[in-house]
Amino acid sequence: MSVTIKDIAKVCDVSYSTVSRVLNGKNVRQNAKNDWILATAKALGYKPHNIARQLVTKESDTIGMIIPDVSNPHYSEITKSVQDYANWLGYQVLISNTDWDLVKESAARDSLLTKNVAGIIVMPVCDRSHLIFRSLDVPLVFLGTRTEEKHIDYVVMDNVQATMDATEYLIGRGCQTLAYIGRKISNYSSRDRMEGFLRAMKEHGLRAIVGSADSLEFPGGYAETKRLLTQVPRPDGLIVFNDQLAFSVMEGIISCGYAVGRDVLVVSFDDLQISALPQISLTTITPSKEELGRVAVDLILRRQKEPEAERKAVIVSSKMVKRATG
Amino acid sequence: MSVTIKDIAKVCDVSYSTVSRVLNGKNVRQNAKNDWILATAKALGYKPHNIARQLVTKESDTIGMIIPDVSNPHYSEITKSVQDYANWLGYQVLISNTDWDLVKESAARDSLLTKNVAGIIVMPVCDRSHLIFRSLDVPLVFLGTRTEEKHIDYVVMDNVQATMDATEYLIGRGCQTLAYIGRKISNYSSRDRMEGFLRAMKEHGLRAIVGSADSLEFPGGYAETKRLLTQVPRPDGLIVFNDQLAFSVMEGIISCGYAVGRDVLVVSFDDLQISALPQISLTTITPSKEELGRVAVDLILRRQKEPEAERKAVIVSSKMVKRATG
DNA sequence: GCTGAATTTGCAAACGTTTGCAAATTTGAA
DNA sequence: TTCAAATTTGCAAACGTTTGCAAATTCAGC
Repeated sequence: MSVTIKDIAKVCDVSYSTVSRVLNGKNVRQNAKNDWILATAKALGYKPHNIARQLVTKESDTIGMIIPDVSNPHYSEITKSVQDYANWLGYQVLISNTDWDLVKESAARDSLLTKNVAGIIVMPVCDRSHLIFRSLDVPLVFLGTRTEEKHIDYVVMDNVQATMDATEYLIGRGCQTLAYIGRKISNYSSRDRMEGFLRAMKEHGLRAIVGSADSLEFPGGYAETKRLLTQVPRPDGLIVFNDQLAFSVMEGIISCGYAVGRDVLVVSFDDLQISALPQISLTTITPSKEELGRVAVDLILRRQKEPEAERKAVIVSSKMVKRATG
Repeated sequence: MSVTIKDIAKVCDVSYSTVSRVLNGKNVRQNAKNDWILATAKALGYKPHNIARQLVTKESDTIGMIIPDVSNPHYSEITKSVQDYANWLGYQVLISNTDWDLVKESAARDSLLTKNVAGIIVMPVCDRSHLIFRSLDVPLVFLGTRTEEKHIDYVVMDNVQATMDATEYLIGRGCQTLAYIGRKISNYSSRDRMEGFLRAMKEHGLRAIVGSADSLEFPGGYAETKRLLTQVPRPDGLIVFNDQLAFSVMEGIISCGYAVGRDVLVVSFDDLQISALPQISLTTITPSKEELGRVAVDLILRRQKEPEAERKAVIVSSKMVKRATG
């Protein structure tokens, strides 16, 4: 059996409430008895029983996180930054994968709730995900997607503005014909990016081309890219929904006999670690992932403190990392 | 306040022990009262309070996992497979990152222990990690690294055999001069792979070249590869410790003016998802990650049932995925 | 050494469950 | 309808903590 507070109490011949208080540093003065208790606690190898502790304090030191898929670099990188910051604050992060499935997303929610987490950070499956998190009284943050739901805080980058900037950038680089490649299944981010693209194009009086990929996974944007590149005039610059999709887009460009970064410029979003590899070398736009994670955790903690606080939406700035593709 | 078993008891006018039993299906016969209790539980929106439950049953439905870095695809992919299987069995997985730091690794251990996890799956930082997990009485599994510690189960691939096979393969493809590129910081896996390589070369009476990279991260194997390729005779086949390292090795090959997959063949280990991208297209060796994860979880559960069971070491088979580089 | 204030202490209840025990109820067969 | 066996029920204790309260102790200043 593991050693409890009572064991220490017995050894030191005090009540166990005293041990509890000393261990929690609630006695402000230093006295010999304190030291003795602390010493025997260490000697006996006492480890606080968090479960019992939580039962009475109702405090939780774990934050739930719901993401589509940890094995996808985009999510694992953000997960890492959430974990780093949360751990630094003394919190653990419990991760659930949804595999892009709404049913699993709500199962994840339930499972997290019975763990009585301090709050849940969600990277939602789709535009309807918010329905799953209605009328929950646990602190909730959407990360990377905005939401109309007024009890859910969120943190996102300014997709519209960033894409306008990216469009300007490509125009500045001499592109004449630009296309945006999104994903078929609509989501806020893709729509916002498209909107930014369209807006910038309109301001420049240019005709905007828009395409969409069936899926983000590998052959995803290949066919659509080939289709776009055989049009006249053919696009000489592409803004792609995200890095992952850009991988297959680039493949499409190559298979049409064009050189990425020379005949066709490519800019996308996320700045995955692998996008920096020379073999890929994507020009890509991303907010600071550290900031994203930090803000998300802070929002949880804030709402934990003041559950009735006004809903907070944080827009973090993004920056473009210029590499070979654009 | 959230609804408890007592609330249900009050509504149904039974003792709360009865509610508890009905909810846990301990009453074998179906009667109207059962259904009524179940119904009101649902109506009231009762969610079992896992914390309280665990306090008395001492059962835990969470498995701890300690890995160097979730944002690294190798770890995130294995993490995913552990999670998938664990969730399927009704377990949650609590992940801690060590950032390749022994101190953080032992902090992760402590933090997981106070959460009273059912067991801990460890992908160790280095060869000395086992010291951190000595004399723990929680089920422990090393994943991807063997260990001498006799109370720690482990699951690994057969590194020696797989690398022998890979070496044979490259010889069969006509390579005359082969080199193995490992990492400076020694670990079991790298040593075993090197040993397999050396053994196979010896069997063929060929001279074996061995190099080592400072780090796995990007420029990691670049310099060493250039060094090796300027030797005479220059290697025309490379076996690289892992995919991540292979990325920079390939860069080195290209910068020497050789074509990967034609002038110099490359085989590595892990089969990261991105290694399948056409831009990378690595020939690579890996065990089934699903199997790895499944076995690790099963080992935890087994030892949880019989803590005194004999130590079990599982060797899973691996297969080579042939792509453009070799 | 005395006094009042400040601090520490022990007691007991609480957190939301599960569970052994003995009593009560239901069941099925005669 | 009756009886024994099978099942369900309620009670109370337990799990390892924290915490409000009142009593006891320590402290500082005189």
